[in-house]
Amino acid sequence: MIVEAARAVIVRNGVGATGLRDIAAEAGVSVGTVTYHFGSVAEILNEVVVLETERFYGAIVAAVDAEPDVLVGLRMLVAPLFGDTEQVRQHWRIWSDYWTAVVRRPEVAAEYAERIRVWEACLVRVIRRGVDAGVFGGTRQGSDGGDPVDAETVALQLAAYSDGVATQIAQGVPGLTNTVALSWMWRFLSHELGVPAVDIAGMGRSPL
Amino acid sequence: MIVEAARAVIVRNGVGATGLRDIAAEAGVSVGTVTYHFGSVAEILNEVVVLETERFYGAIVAAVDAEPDVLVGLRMLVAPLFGDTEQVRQHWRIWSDYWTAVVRRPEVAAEYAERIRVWEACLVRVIRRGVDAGVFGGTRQGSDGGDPVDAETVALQLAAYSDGVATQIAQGVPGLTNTVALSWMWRFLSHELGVPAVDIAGMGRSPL
Amino acid sequence: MIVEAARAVIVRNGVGATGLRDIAAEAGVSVGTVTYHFGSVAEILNEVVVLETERFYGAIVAAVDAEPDVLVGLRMLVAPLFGDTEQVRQHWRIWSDYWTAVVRRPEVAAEYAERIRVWEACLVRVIRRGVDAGVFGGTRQGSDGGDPVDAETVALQLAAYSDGVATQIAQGVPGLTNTVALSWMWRFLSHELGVPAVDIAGMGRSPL
Amino acid sequence: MIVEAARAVIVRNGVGATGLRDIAAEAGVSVGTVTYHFGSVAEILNEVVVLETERFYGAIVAAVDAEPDVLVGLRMLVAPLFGDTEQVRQHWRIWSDYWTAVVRRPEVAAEYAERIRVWEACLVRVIRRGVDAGVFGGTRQGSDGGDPVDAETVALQLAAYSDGVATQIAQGVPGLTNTVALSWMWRFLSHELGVPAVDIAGMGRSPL
DNA sequence: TATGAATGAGAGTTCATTCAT
DNA sequence: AATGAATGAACTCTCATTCAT
Repeated sequence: MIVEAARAVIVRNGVGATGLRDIAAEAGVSVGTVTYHFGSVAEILNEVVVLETERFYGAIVAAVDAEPDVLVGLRMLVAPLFGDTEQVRQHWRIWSDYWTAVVRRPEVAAEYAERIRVWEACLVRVIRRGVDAGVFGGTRQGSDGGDPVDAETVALQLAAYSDGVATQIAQGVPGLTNTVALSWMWRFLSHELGVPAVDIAGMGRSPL
Repeated sequence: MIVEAARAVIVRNGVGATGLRDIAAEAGVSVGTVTYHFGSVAEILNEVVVLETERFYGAIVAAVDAEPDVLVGLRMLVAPLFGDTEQVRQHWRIWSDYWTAVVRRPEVAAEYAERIRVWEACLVRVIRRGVDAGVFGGTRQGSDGGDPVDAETVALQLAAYSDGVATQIAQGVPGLTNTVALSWMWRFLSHELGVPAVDIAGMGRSPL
Repeated sequence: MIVEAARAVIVRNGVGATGLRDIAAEAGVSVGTVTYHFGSVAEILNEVVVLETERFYGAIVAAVDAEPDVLVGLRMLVAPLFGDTEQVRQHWRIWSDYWTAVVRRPEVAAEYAERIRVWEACLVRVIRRGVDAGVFGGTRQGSDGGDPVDAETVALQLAAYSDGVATQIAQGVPGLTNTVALSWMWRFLSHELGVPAVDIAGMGRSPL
Repeated sequence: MIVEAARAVIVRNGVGATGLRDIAAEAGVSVGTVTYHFGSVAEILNEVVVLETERFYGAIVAAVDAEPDVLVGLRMLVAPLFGDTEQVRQHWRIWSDYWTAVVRRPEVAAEYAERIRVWEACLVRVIRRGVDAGVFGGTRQGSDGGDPVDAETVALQLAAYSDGVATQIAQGVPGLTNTVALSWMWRFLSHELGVPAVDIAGMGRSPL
């Protein structure tokens, strides 16, 4: 598939350095074939992002929505962001590159923002379920303790936080590993959702 | 100044779409003049980032280091990140663009990372001063409350968080204003530094 | 053919003044077409030299190697160097230009030296055959007469001599025609190979 | 002196790669100063060649013309061409580069040809003196032995031969040292002037 | 006399796109 | 459906030359 080839090139060289010829060479077809099927190089990049989003988040989101335990669901949703695999690294690479490339064209950005906010939407749902079930928000701390948990706000905050941390990791900040990053996420959520961090991270779960 | 012109073009079109001819046209000089003074387009972009860093953070950092009250200092350091001015918006635009453009070339990234981590270094200093003075960390909360405050960790976290939030703002997420973003920062810091958010934000300061 | 066009431009303007756009114009194609097929201007120049070498020396060398009479073979090999044709003049022009252009980059020079020493290698072979057959070296004259003929040395000497003479001709030295140059070559060889010049030049051959 | 600087740059980089800026930098002056004094880059190159010619051949020619012994004079004239010094290598470099650069513009070539044929003219004179004195031509050998020595012809031949051999040396032909080249020159002259090579080379001279 | 900033033409090269096959 | 040759505009960079200071 041409899109697969394009994804490989993007991961290797970055969006800015991905040309038609590289994609064609990677896919083992001619440049004419690529433009025949896609018409424009921007279109290919879009397809790559769509595919990447579906593949990276698709199964996760479905599983989380099917998971009755919101704590487990939360874990399933956040942990993959900082999994220590090549796939994760590639994902962040594509993502960050794509956004800076597309952010100047708001109409494109908006279109793909929706598709990509799948993860965030799922996070909203799982938090909301937790709040409704009384799991989240009960022991809420902080100076404004007692405020109700706003699922959308927390989701957006975590999206921003994880995005920023991933950027730092990509830059190779010393000592900042995926494991550390994940612990930061758990800590952040424990503050915002009023749940002990050990519970969220799953380390202090009951044998049940 | 050519660097000024380059900055304007970057803000308008993005780093990736900033060419020699655009800069020359913006500066009102010929293409040859630009290369006469800079020799390479990459060099200009670097100069822009250096200048931007100095201008945006220079005065702030000096003032913060001279401020005896760490809470005031913290406020002075964080608040400008989400000021509601065109200058702030431009700054984030340049910053995010530059990093994704340079992240593939680690040798360049490393060089400029240092210059740009000025803000973060200042944050480390002010937090450390607060910890030494017993202002930060005393009433530390959270599930692992009681842990000592690690200034470098908190600074890196806040840098990542603010970076991510700024990116979201730049994308025009509805309801996410600079004011909201700033309140998020105060909230984050209150959790990590064990200080009431109202104190940090300065709203509960003087009896007046 | 683009190489043909490049050859024409080189002959007209010299290697140093041969640009992509000149070649494209001469070939009647666009600039992009030229780089599409060759990727680099240096590559085209190399191709020109290779083609020129093959065309100029290819048939001659094959015929000489197939010629049983070494005197005839020698004649066939040397005479074309100073034929009174436009083709010969063009050949020397390309040759001398190319060498001064390439002599600063030894890695390129070495590669093409091999391809271009075809003529010299053939000369070595024909002299060696003549020595083995007792035709050359027998009546060797000169102050150190009696020394065995070293084919490689003589070939190199003649290559140098002919090269230098061709350069002089190209500069339009008065009275120095191709015919005169050729007689100089025969004279040189007669000294070095110990054969009467008239025999080598073929003037005294058949009783006819 | 600017011309000296230009000479150094030419020796280092070649005529084709010698620019105004390189010359200015080498001379330690500004580009404006260079063009102020010379007006054109071609003019500088010409000056370099003129200077080089005077310096390289000037003293030699004067000494040869003052030398009563034609054999000694001949030696003094030819030997420096293949002296094993950096100066000699630099000379050939400048010379060959310059000619290929200028050969397309006959009016320039002609002008400088005269200045540079100084050496050849001196060779003509010394040969003529030797012929008149009966030193050269007496034991003339070769198939056309007995022909009178034509000084101009022999001088032109030697100029061509030495030029070609120097080119080969510059290309780094294995085994072809300056010493070998010089022995070739002596051998060539011995054939053409009818003098034993050992006499010319000065190796078998009488204790006188 | 000396400077160096400014210029603009031209260099090689890259590239997405078009189109006849 | 697939190809790949052809295109021309765009890129960065080099450079000799001009000229006000």
